[in-house]
Amino acid sequence: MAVGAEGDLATSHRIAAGLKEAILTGKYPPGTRIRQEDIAEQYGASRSPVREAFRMLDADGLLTLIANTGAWISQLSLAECEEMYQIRERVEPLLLRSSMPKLDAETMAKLHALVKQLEESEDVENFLLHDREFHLLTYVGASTALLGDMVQRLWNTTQHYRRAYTRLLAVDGFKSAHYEHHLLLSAIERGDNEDAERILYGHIRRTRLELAKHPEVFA
Amino acid sequence: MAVGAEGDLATSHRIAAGLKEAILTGKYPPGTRIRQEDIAEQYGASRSPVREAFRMLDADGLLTLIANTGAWISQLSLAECEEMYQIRERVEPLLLRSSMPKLDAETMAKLHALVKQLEESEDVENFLLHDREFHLLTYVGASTALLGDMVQRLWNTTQHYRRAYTRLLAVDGFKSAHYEHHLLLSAIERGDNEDAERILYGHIRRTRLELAKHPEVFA
DNA sequence: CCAGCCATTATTGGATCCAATATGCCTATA
DNA sequence: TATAGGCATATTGGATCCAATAATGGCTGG
Repeated sequence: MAVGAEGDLATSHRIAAGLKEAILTGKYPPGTRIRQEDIAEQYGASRSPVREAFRMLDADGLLTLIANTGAWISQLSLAECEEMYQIRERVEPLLLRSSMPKLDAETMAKLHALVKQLEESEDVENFLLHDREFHLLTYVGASTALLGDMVQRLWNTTQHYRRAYTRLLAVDGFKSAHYEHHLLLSAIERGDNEDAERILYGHIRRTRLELAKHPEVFA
Repeated sequence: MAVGAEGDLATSHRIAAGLKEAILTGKYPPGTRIRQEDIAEQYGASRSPVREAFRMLDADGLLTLIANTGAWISQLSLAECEEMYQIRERVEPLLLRSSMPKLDAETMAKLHALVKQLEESEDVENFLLHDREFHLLTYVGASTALLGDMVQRLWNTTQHYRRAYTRLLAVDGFKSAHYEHHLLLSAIERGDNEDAERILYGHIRRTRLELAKHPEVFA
């Protein structure tokens, strides 16, 4: 009731979505404590739906809840972040393989446009946004919803560190990524499963190794 | 307060643990609807902690929540179950690799004992229990908690179908599994990463293909 | 001056009550 | 007779209140 804005009908979901957005855009850095009452007040609701929302975000790995103590924005160590990337290396090629055959012409056009936008993007926030959009778009053909959700969670939990790392790199530090995107898109277009999988694996792996060179990104 | 039994101090966690146990042991088959009030009464609590518990189990993939409607024991289609297995094929070898070097003598002894127990086990429930124990024990060396949790979730969500499928097989249908367990253990003992990974991959993959031959297991 | 203990306070967890939504049945009508 | 609409009921979602727990700061004694 009195939802006001968009009209999603569930307070707890609305709060969860809002917080998720705030976390992913970097409004709350990892390690930040979040109090139930603050959020409740902020969304004009009581603490009940806030607690539900906290649990949802906990499930997504974005919040870390400690019983009787509080909620913090999840924080990854370098080792944990590398772990997430290693999982991505193994799992995303699988997702790509099931998605590739079902990507239609319209999607392919959009993917090409995104690669171009990526090359032209000057600021970090744009790069992050479009990079994410590009990769997730290569997965839309997949009918494997569970795997898709898992991959999205992996992206979400590592988002903050990807941003911090990207900030460190100069814009011309993205060259390898651009090349890899081109190669990936080409392999997809040719329908070459094996090649696409290998390129994607290498893309994620290279990023992991680069990231590991910047431990200062982590707490 | 008045926790009575073991004395974990948090009603919601206690309820979640209890429900989880009940689901994994097959007390509630997939598709069963669960009402908040029933559970609340059953645990002598109010609906608030039950709702929290539901969210936790939702996060584990054991419950499926639909807003304003209710909670059901999660159900997988054959395709979704195969999806989970394919993820396992790719992810568990990774976990094994990080665990292998850190398995001590005591653990190895226990693993040997479990393989033996598995070969001797006559009833399905015992087989399931020890098979799970065996594989998860090969992972205890891993310091990668996030990956470990993920794998455990994968086991949990497919538990019911593993049980149903295992029931169909005669006890002598486990031969391949036994052989694979022996081979896996041997590779671990030799410290042969590559071999261990490949055997484990094949073990999971074979099970997936076997499972796919029994679509009657699914709703 | 520092360490340890105790009380106070801020914050989360749980219970109860009320509101909103969905489901099923029943009736009226084409 | 079949179908659409609306009403009654069961169930979930949210708000408010109270209890329990953990962190904080001050106090006291060594």
